[in-house]
Amino acid sequence: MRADTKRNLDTLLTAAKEVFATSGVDAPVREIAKKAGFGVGTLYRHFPQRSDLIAAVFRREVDACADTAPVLAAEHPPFEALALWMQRYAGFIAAKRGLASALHSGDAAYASLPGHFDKRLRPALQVLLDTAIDAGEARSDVEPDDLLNAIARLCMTTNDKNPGQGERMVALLTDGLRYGCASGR
Amino acid sequence: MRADTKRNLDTLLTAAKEVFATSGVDAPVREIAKKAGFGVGTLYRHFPQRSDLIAAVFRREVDACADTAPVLAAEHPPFEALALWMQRYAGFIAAKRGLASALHSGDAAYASLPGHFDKRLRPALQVLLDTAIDAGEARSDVEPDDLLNAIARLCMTTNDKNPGQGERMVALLTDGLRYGCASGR
DNA sequence: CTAGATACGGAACACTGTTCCGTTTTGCAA
DNA sequence: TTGCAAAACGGAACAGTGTTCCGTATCTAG
Repeated sequence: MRADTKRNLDTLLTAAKEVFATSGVDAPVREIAKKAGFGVGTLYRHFPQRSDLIAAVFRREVDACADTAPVLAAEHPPFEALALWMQRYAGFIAAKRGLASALHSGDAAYASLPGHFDKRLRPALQVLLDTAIDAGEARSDVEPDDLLNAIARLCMTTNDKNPGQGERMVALLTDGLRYGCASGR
Repeated sequence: MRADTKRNLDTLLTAAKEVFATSGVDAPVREIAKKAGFGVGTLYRHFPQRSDLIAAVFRREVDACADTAPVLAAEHPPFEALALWMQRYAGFIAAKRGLASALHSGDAAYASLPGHFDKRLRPALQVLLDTAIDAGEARSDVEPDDLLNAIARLCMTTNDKNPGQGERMVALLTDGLRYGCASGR
């Protein structure tokens, strides 16, 4: 791979990340290309579809989120670590306005993302969940995948009128998680 | 209002409902106009914005859903009626692929829909919820608005790979609703 | 330094939502 | 019944998307 290619690709990803944060994932391709200082042709050379660019930006962020799980697990009791990570994940989704929405849009280009979720986020949550279950602090009939999807959907829109609604609903979901378990209430 | 106007408006709404059910709310305006047998100009005469048409179709369905609440309340115990209606509402949202997603998109044209929700769905849920709370079967610190939004978000995408996920997550939310209440476990 | 492969730019294309206005239809009044 | 404004219709035209294409510019191996 040519040296300038890698550099330009990185420039594109950084610009895209900023534009997505500012204008949401629906921002025009031309705006991203302009921000990066390239023509749209260059952008499409690296990312054949607009959604490929979105997916690439998303991947980076996913890794960062997954990496916080072991940290939380080391510093908190089982259920608390689980609850904290769920809120951390919720915040991550909420910050990327529209990214989760795009992910669940059914667009074929996002087909590889669930795989990345499986690879990074699901194991991260799985450990926290299993630990809490073993400690008798969480019920055992809930799948990590379901939880990840549920949280993403609860937080994928912003709803400025109801600040904190996402957090409240995730907290409610969390309480459902310990309903009827050994040490639950 | 001219006789043909009302008739044509009804034709448009019916066609739109069918197209939305078939192709989702992202279906091109031209497709809807064609299905109804009109030009796009006619469609835009009745609905200045594409989103106005979506909103109009949505309204009809909302009313039907709200009307089931009293029926359920009459035929079931408090918490069961509440849980059943939540699933009924979840099914309604899931059936209208993309409608809820559009609703939460922040588009200014949907500004009136929350009002209609307040007017029809929130009171419907409020009664069921209050009845369950009075019976000591549900906690009292949850707002109907939050619940409606949460359920909509949990069910607004289809996710064919995980059938029944929406129902499971709504059920989990429902369990959270009775966590820590008087008669709750 | 040069040649050939690689990457870039941006005009052009296809397909959106939306606007506009000449033409057609309707309902009321004479 | 007939005339005629007012209202509604059709669809071409406009603006803004994502995407493609290819002539030009750049890089790097030898």
